[in-house]
Amino acid sequence: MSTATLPDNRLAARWFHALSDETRLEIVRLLSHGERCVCELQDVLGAAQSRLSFHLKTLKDAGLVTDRREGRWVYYTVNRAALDEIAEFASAVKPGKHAGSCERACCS
Amino acid sequence: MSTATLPDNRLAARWFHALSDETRLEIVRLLSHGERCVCELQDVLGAAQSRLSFHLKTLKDAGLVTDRREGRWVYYTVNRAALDEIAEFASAVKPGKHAGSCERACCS
DNA sequence: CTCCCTTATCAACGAATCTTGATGTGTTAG
DNA sequence: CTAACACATCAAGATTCGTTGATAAGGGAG
Repeated sequence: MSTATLPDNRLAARWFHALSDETRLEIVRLLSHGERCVCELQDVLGAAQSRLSFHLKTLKDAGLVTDRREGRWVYYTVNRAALDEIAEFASAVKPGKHAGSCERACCS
Repeated sequence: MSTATLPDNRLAARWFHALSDETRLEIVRLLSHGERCVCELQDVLGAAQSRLSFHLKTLKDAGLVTDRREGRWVYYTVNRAALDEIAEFASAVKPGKHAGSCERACCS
């Protein structure tokens, strides 16, 4: 019974919003290879620095990535636990799974 | 090797955008119990009819739900395949999974 | 046909989002 | 210290999004 550990809609909406942008999806895919600093992402994506910083902040605020400072570089990493929860959420919401929040007019 | 079946970022972004709204998450959760017509959702969510119609269209355009007309009612259903792909995407993008789109500057 | 019910669409408005360029902050090199 | 580098933040503008109220479209009941 995974219902008890499912996130509320507010948190889930933040996760999905963070993943709703193509640039951020590119970032996440690149980070799936391991830690990257902003300048590396900048080179690969060909995106302006402030644009990248904006998207990284969005991902970080949503809890999908974490950052780590080393000298003048900041390295970003995907948060494996968050992606696990997202995958679990998507699975839990499939037909017949009854993913909580069933107050009334359900299963009639 | 599930890399070949991963969606491109444009499609994935549409999925995640459709799930980035709390009202739409509520809808999906309700639909996870089975087919519902708009008026049922309207009762449960206490949302205006045009608002609900807007969100259902968003979900439908993203391919997350399908609709079926029966008389004057329209019944909506979650698209299980899409949620499967979303869960797979989230899993594939975790560290060490190397989820495609790795042209350069990767794994150095 | 006429009325009513269910749902979709439209127009308008405010709010949130994304991009760009400039400026600020922190760190290392010399 | 000063200069250069890596990154964050800010302000302004354009675009997209979500809500609301009104209207349209489609179908069933009588």
